[in-house]
Amino acid sequence: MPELPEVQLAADSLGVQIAGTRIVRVERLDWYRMVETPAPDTFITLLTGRQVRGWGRRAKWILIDLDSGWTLALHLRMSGSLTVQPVDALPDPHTHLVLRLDDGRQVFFRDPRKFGRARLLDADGLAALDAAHGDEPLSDAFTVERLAELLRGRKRAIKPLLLDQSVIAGIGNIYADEALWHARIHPLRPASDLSTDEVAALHDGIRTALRQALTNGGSTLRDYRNSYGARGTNQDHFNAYDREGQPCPRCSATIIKTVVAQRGTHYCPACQAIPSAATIRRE
DNA sequence: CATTACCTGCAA
DNA sequence: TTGCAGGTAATG
Repeated sequence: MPELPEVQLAADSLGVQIAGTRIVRVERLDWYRMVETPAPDTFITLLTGRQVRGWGRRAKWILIDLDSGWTLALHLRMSGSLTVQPVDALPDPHTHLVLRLDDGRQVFFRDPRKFGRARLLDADGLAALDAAHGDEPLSDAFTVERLAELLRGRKRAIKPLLLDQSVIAGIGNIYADEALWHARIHPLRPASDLSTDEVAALHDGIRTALRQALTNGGSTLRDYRNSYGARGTNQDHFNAYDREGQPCPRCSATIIKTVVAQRGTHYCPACQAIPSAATIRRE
């Protein structure tokens, strides 16, 4: 499911609903691999009785600030979802973590594929998580110049670079394809080959793709829901992603699908063509 | 850099 | 039955 827009929307819709409540019980933890740190029994002990002070997002992690000074960090990976449920709701077999709140409501962490993860972090753990990730693409600090700096000297193909969370945080397979479509850049172009204009276009493409998704409530391919259980509609506005065989909205050429960096990759072979050697030399 | 693993469900 | 899926970590 979740890339930056979906994680942001999931965090906000969850945070708004549970801020100020107290977690009175940790229920239904039936998939221990979900808890990465600390050990599951300690995780439950440290979480029980804690009040929710606030929330945030870093990269694709949802962060829940607790009154103990610790942070509950949740990662939805491919198929995870977080929803706030009424007192009497019953978790289905794919729900592997339930937080019972002091007003009786429940937070369900549902994840059919069991890739989702939970961590309980102290200040040092949170700092380490932060340090492991790169720039936030919607932050003020992420300027065109900053992106140029990040690309400089990297011969890696641009798409896998966009997917590297330690370089830029929060972009996944959907928005990498969409950002490159906006910028008219072929996914296999070496990052350091991009011209100044192309870097500026990519910067704009990244932000445009992410902001459009936020506006549309995120993209729901299958599992994504915000914490009210609502689907996003941005999947109805894709330009390249998941549009193999359909016309490019810009030039009407047929969108093709290939594999780049082991990921399905969609792009327009006409307006995202690799420039000829002569063109490159001119830049 | 490529491959495999982690999991399940669903479409081809 | 096979292959593929929004992610990431661990291997050659």
